[in-house]
Amino acid sequence: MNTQTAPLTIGAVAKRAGVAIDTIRYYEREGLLPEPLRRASGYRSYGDGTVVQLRFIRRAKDLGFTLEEIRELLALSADRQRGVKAVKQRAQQRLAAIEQRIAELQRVRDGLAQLVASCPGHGKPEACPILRALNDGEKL
Amino acid sequence: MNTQTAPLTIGAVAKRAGVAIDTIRYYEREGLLPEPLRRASGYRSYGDGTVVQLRFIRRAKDLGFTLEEIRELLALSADRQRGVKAVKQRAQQRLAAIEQRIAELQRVRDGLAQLVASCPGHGKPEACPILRALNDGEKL
DNA sequence: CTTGACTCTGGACCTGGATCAAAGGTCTAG
DNA sequence: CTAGACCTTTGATCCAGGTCCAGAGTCAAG
Repeated sequence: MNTQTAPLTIGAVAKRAGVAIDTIRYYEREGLLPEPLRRASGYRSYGDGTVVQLRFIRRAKDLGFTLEEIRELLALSADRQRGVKAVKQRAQQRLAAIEQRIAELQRVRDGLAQLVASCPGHGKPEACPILRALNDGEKL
Repeated sequence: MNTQTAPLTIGAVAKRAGVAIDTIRYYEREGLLPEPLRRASGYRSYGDGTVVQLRFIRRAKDLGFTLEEIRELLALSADRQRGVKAVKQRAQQRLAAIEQRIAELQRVRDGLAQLVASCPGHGKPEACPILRALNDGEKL
């Protein structure tokens, strides 16, 4: 196998993972990334597993997990048996939260769409249903 | 008409509008509420129009407008002719943004739902599609 | 060797929308 | 008159998730 890779500097990792250098150091501080090896000079030295880890984090973030939750996912995924169950649970919770958020936004959308549809787009503010709805019948 | 109302203290306004006192002062600083009259003692003195204004703000916030956008809506609604058109436009923009956000969340939801459905909930982390998807084929 | 790009640390700063604290002044019921 | 509730100001703090900076050290190419 040629899984062997040259060590990467933080900048190289950042470029490969598509994140900022500062973000990597921030994740390290926050415990989302383990402390890397250091060169004699103090430079951080990464393998490309770190790039994968960062992509993991980015995907989880895209799925709406907070960094806190991601930290937990990372910890869970290290637990070889019980981890999977807990990970699935977290994913289900996330899913439920997303569905709730969608429903909420749909309510808002429907309300707003109705207002927009009923507004002539001209005339007196008093006659504008958007302003009326916001304002509930009071001059501004 | 009995539109005549006794002046209100900030606390009374807060209670009626269902917001915190600090929030009212914050909105005043941010230009969402005009500077109120003052009593001799320096106490802010409000009419109940302010309560209505605060409800306006709350409704607009519920519709997903930022305070910045609300400040703009308030300014627009004062413009007796051109305001209505602009208000409708803003509402349409908001609506479009909400629809986009919903679509985004639906994509996320679908992806997550698929992962959850395909995860057995036990076994090795390597076999968990959630972790695999996040991690894209690398041990943690 | 020099130059320019890179990295190090520690800490300050940012956005949005508030929320709280401290130290003091005011108002009102009893 | 006094206690206690209410109000004033300025300025700090909070949350997440970073971003930026200064000043110093390091690395690789020419």
